[in-house]
Amino acid sequence: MRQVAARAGVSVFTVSAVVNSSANVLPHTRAQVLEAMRELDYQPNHAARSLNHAKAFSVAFVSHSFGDFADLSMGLILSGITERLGLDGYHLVIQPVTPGLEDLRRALMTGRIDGAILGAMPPYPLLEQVASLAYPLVFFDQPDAAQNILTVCGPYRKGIVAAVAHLAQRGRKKVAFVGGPPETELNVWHNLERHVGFRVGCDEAGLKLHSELLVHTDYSIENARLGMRGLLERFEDSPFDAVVCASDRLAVGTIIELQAQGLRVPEDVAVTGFDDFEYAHCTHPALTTIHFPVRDLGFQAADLLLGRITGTLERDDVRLELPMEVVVRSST
Amino acid sequence: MRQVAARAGVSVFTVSAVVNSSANVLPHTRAQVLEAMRELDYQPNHAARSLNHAKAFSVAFVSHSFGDFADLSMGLILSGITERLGLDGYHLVIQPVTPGLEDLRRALMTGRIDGAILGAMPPYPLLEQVASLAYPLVFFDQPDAAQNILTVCGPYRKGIVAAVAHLAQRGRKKVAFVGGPPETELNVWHNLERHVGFRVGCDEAGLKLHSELLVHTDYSIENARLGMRGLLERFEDSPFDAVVCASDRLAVGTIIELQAQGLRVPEDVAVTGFDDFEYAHCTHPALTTIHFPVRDLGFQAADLLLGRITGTLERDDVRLELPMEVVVRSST
DNA sequence: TTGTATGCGTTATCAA
DNA sequence: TTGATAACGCATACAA
Repeated sequence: MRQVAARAGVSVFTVSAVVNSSANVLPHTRAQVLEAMRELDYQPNHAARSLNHAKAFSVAFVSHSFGDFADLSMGLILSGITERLGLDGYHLVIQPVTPGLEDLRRALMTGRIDGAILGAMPPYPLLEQVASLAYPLVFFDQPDAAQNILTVCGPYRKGIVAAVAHLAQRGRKKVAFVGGPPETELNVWHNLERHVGFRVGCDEAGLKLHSELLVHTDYSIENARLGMRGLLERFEDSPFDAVVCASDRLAVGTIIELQAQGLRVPEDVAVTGFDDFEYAHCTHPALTTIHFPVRDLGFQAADLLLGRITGTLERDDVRLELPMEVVVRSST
Repeated sequence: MRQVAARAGVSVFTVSAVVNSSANVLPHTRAQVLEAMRELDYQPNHAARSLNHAKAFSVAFVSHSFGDFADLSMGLILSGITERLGLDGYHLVIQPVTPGLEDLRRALMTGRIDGAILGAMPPYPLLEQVASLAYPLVFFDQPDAAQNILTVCGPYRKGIVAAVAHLAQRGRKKVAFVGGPPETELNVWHNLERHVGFRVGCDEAGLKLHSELLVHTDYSIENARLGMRGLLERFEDSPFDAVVCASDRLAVGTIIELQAQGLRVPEDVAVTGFDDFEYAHCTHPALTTIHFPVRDLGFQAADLLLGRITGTLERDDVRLELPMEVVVRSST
């Protein structure tokens, strides 16, 4: 900066003013400075800027297992986040979950990041602990993590409800549900919502809920298949004519097993998924599923976070739920 | 830091020495300082540190399309990178590709990052331009991007060769290849290597190479399916007894179409994939494919980069190729 | 409108 | 072994 100042025949102050496009600089001087900057290929030092502003201009994305997250189109989420952050010159740093979230804590306290977006996480009491740090935070799918929280949620309940409604509309009468683990095992919001969604959906559609038609899995394809196999064994004459799955992967496992047992999809049994993942139109039959704008999930989360960081956002308890739509393909 | 110094009754220098665990501090003084640090919950400021060292202690991961990259288990790669970086206290920042790589350039020049790992990229002349910046860089799968380069490569050629060998060993005689676009369309190293791998593989296995059995796709499931359909139409009596696919996704499309046309896998036609992606054991039949340690890809890349940044690494032209193995399942 | 001087929180140099 | 002090590069209050 000094070099630029010298070359342009001005003081460092003027250079700083130009860099920050401050108003009160004569066009002539500004031009000179810009010229000098170009000649020297000058770029302001970030650390110094950061030190002065007491801000890092970057935020973290924290996720427990990136492997797991890949399902939810992690690429899209990151893409959405970075797009929004880029608008304000912020960077995104990837923060793995460490025991006690120590790394996140330190990054926050050393001023290395200004805030964080928390993805798939081990729930309590970690979250409360972090939330109590009173740093700008945005959560994914965890509206109940703490008080006064910013959170961006997927439309899990609505989506499952819509799936059931869709099946009812097509004349299906007995609908099974292949969902995640029971809430005692996986007490996370999105899992609960999916289960509730099925109950509410049946209720609203005037369908009777058969508790013996509920299958619990660990969200893996293999266990969906196994679960469906068990269900078919228990009811050899296939007492259900439709299956709502809590995710596309579960739907894949379900369809595979149904077909392996000689049942036709959708003629004998209709199947719906959830997520609209990449392979949804490559299954056979192509999967009817619930779509929602995953990229937006990231974008909105980043938007909220920046709002908190810059103070633009007044409220401190925003809960954003994404819209969804039923994508009808051939499995229903 | 001043507060800590005051509280411990020492100077800031001493505090700094303790923080950096410098040797020459009396155990007694050190204890006092540590005590004060704990009491005040002190964490050294990163920006100041950074400013002084003229280092950011973070590196970027640049990828053209995170959507695409998700295929290669981007989660695993990021996980591998962050694990290695964490060992040295470095952070990973996500850098999207902007026109001319301006953002990366700026991040580097402002000292916001110390180096970068470049993933799926638009090739030339961008890469040369960036490489000419003479910043610490590591490339994925681009050993020819520039001179004196650090690069971590997947075992594409070896893997395809091994797939062909495996098929030959099982007695298959006429092998088709479902690969990526012709090199005129997608002139990137990994694509070329896969094609070369097939040629070399046939050669080494003593198999005759039928150029009319080469299918070009865009690596999408749908086009693999279409390509296979075209192939089957041209040769109705199915003159081939095996198909080597350049990726698992291509294998999925291939299998779907083969089965749709009434052919049995592997009885009539054996199929191999490449990547060993998550769904590989969920296809039916389960996919025989090429596995390689994706997480390592990230870890090694980060390791090389840190070597360059810290000066530990003497050589400046390392090319690391990952090992691979054939995972035999039911499709061959 | 522009220049001067000081501070941001650390580390490094030199004395003590 | 420790302390005082000057950088690091930028931004701002104040003076000119």
